[in-house]
Amino acid sequence: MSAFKGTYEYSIDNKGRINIPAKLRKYVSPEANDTFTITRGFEKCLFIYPQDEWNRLEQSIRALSSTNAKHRFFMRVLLQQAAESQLDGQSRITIPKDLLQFAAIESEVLIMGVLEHIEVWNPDEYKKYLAAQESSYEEVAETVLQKKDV
Amino acid sequence: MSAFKGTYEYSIDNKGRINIPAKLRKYVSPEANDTFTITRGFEKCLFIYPQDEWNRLEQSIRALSSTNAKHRFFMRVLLQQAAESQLDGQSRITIPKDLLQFAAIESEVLIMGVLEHIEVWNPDEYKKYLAAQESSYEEVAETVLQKKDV
DNA sequence: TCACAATTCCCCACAATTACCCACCGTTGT
DNA sequence: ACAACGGTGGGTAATTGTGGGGAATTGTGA
Repeated sequence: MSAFKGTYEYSIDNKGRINIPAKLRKYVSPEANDTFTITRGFEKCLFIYPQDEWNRLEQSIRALSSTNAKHRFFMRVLLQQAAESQLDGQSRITIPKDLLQFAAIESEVLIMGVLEHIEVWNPDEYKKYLAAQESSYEEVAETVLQKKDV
Repeated sequence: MSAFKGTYEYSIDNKGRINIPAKLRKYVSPEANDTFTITRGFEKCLFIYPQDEWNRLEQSIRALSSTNAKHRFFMRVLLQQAAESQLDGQSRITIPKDLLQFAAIESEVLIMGVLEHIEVWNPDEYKKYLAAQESSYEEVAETVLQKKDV
């Protein structure tokens, strides 16, 4: 299982390609076949899964009931924004325009490893996210800690 | 097994033909023989199955009880609206007029891959569908993912 | 039975996008 | 100092999406 970590500030070129940092690539399993699936993340960012990790995720989606309307909705939103992309000769992947738009990504990106997936953020959006979280820090901490005790 | 994913905004020409996106075609098994079955989907959209997947579905339909009125109704709606169509030289299939009417499709369509089938929506109808969803993506995801752990 | 109209199918052509390739630095490590 | 690697940019050829023309097929009415 991959275990990505670290933050990297990279640029995205005008063809919508971003480089997967070498340090993250090292942790991609060979089973992934240099293939990644990009999809909408929680918050305003993108998730990138190596193929093997994505397959694992897909398995759990398949297990969902297609007669349950909520499950159907979840499947649709998750899958319909998903795009597969393979590394080019320079270890880059191309991100579809609609996903770039969703995450408000222009020329600079933050790429972070978060265990089994990689996140891509617009640096400004990430700052906003941090700021928003900070203001509710105590509140969240309280909830989390309470939950932890249960 | 096919695993379609992604959303594509395509146009339908005045002959009722839509292109199957290249990225989706990649996942159609060769057993499908470039043949697809189109039928009414859940919600206001069309489902397109590659032939091999359709055959699988037909097997499960055969298993349904023909003495159960609801099952009978389901079989009728599914089968009577079903149309087989083969890709033309440009990788397009022709959709029958009554199905286009059912899904309120005019000139623009959203084509999306949802695991084993492809869905075709009128973009406006899809927006309505999303809006009608009372709970948010994150909310549903939480429920779904919790269930996954069980 | 035949002729005509309408529809369907198969082919060709163009424009836009994408994928693949090569080239250029800056940095790192030896 | 030099070689190797990693990140960035761009050009070209192939693929993809879209539109339309003409032949074959179907259906209808005389």
